[in-house]
Amino acid sequence: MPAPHPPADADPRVEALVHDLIGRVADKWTMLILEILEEKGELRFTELSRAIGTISQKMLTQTLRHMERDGLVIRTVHPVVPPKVEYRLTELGQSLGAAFCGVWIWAEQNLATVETARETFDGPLPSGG
Amino acid sequence: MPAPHPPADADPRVEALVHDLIGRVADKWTMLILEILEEKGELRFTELSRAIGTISQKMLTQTLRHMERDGLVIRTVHPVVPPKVEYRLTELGQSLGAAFCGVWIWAEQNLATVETARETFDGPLPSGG
DNA sequence: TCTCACGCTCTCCTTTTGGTGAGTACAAAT
DNA sequence: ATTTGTACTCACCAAAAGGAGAGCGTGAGA
Repeated sequence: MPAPHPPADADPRVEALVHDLIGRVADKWTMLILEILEEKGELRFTELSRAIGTISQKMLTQTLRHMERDGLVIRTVHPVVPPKVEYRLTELGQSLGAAFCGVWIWAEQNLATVETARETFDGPLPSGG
Repeated sequence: MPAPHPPADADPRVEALVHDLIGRVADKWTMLILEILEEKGELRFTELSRAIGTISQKMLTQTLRHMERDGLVIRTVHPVVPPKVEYRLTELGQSLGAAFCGVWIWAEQNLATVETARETFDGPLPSGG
């Protein structure tokens, strides 16, 4: 069983790798895709694109490739014309989604707190000369 | 108690704000600083810099300001010469650290899996040609 | 007097990120 | 023959991220 926060008792090498991995998966588009595929199950390229709404083809392709490389999604190519490609999460992808769940919940619960903090921080600027 | 994955039952507006907030806090340096302050308690600027090891002054200052604005850290300035400034987590910062804990654990536990997946993905490239 | 330490801030530079728009291959529909 | 739809790929460009190094203010110590 792991400690409350793992990096405290890990090797520095492992820590570095973990940081690297975190840096890769804690990406805006990755998290979005993770969430959507978790919800919808299996989607085609354009369906995914529409579900996200604002992503460019380039970023979608790129992020999906990275996720595939990291073993988070499975890409199924149906050899038909016009092309049909479907994406779904692997178990690893699902487990990452579950791990991020706590962060989603935190964000939802503390949205107002953060906004208040920002107003407090930004507000008292014009303390006129 | 919230649902397994919150965004499914949230307003689209809230969802957008959550995405925005996630995009801000799911930052490499933010996560690092969060973790270190959680471990060490209260640190000075240069102590923090040394603890992270690779961060530039610019990024450290910038990230700390963002975190302060978002109510994640408290910045205490001691009016002495040379200057002394200490940083520590707020309760909100600690709760975010706790939320990210699941992601750290995931990264630690699945490091090898991801590396294997990458090798499998990268390996079979030179298939003739 | 000169240097050092600290916590910045500023400028300059390179790298990375991300968007736009075009092109591709091919079969079915028009 | 032309258009349509799909899932890309590529070239080009703008913006942002991020690093290196200089400067600042000032009191203690050499």
